[in-house]
Amino acid sequence: MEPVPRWVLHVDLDQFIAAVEVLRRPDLRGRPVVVGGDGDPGKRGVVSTASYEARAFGVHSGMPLRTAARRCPDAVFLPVDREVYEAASTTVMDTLRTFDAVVEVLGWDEAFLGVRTDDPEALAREVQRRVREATGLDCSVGIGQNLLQAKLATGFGKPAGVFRITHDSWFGLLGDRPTDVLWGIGAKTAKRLAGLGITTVAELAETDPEALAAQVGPKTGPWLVNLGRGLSRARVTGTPWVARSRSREVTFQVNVDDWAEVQAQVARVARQVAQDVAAEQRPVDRVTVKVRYAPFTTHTHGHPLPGPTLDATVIEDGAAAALAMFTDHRPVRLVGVRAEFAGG
DNA sequence: TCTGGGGTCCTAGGACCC
DNA sequence: TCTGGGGTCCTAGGACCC
Repeated sequence: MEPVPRWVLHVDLDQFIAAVEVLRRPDLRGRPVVVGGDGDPGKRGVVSTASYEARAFGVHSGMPLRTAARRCPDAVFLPVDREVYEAASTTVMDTLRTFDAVVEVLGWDEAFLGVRTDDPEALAREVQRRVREATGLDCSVGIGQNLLQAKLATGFGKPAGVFRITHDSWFGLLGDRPTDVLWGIGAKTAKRLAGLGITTVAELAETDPEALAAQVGPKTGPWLVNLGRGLSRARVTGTPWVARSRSREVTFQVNVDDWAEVQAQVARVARQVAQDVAAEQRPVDRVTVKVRYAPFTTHTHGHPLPGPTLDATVIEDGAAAALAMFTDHRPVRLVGVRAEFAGG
């Protein structure tokens, strides 16, 4: 008897954050909605999610709020409300776990499902139905023979659709597209590849992995070529994610040029991180401080702790020691503190 | 486009050791 | 004085993702 085929489904909520806001404020349905920062488009901050109506004005996630306000002055600007999104996300993920599938969560609004079925489209439709029933939210579902294919398929299915990509259809769908459509290739890598004469997915696929390794590193080279070929991990893993580090950072509304104030802010952020770490009861053994100078150059310095600890004073002192390695006391735009869990 | 916040992984270079 | 060849660890930076 033929075994039932294995498929990867990629479930991606449509305009997740904006959709959650519309759920609790139905009067916003059909209007341009922009969620980001503290909801004040005059302040420093970026767009977390824009509704499709706002996207029609050229607003997209990652864009500065001020720019979004210029492009779409009539948009409704809302502050980020993490707890509400986390609760909605939990309901979605719990719904996905009602299926006979391995579920791998990827952030608030995405998950992979590893399934065995003869009809993945029917299963995808059932996923959409149950998610909508449980939450009122729409999702798109990509189907593939591995995680990469499924992830890229979702883009073809949006909004609220289902799409399948396989080894057989990969090049027909994506061969002529620029390399940065691939999951893991951004603007910088695309430009670097273009400098090597590689501009399309098909060209990347035809590149010799060893030759590319010599250019971009021993792991990255072969990995990039595999991306071009539509190859990636095919098994979804249900093993819960274990974080390697915990961090907090803050961008000042006005640059800080008084270094005593910078020290005070780093101490404050370090205490927040210490609180987070204490809540998890996982000791840390290294602290790294990030400083972003005006206008935007960023540097980090790390400091090993004497031993694994949960002690807020030790973490705060470690952050102070790391900050002391910054000898350039120019005006500061952002400070951040990261603690690395021991045994990572 | 005046560029958040929370993460991960990879690379290169220097230190250090035999 | 004109200086090898690894291996491993640590650190900072870069790139990417949601």
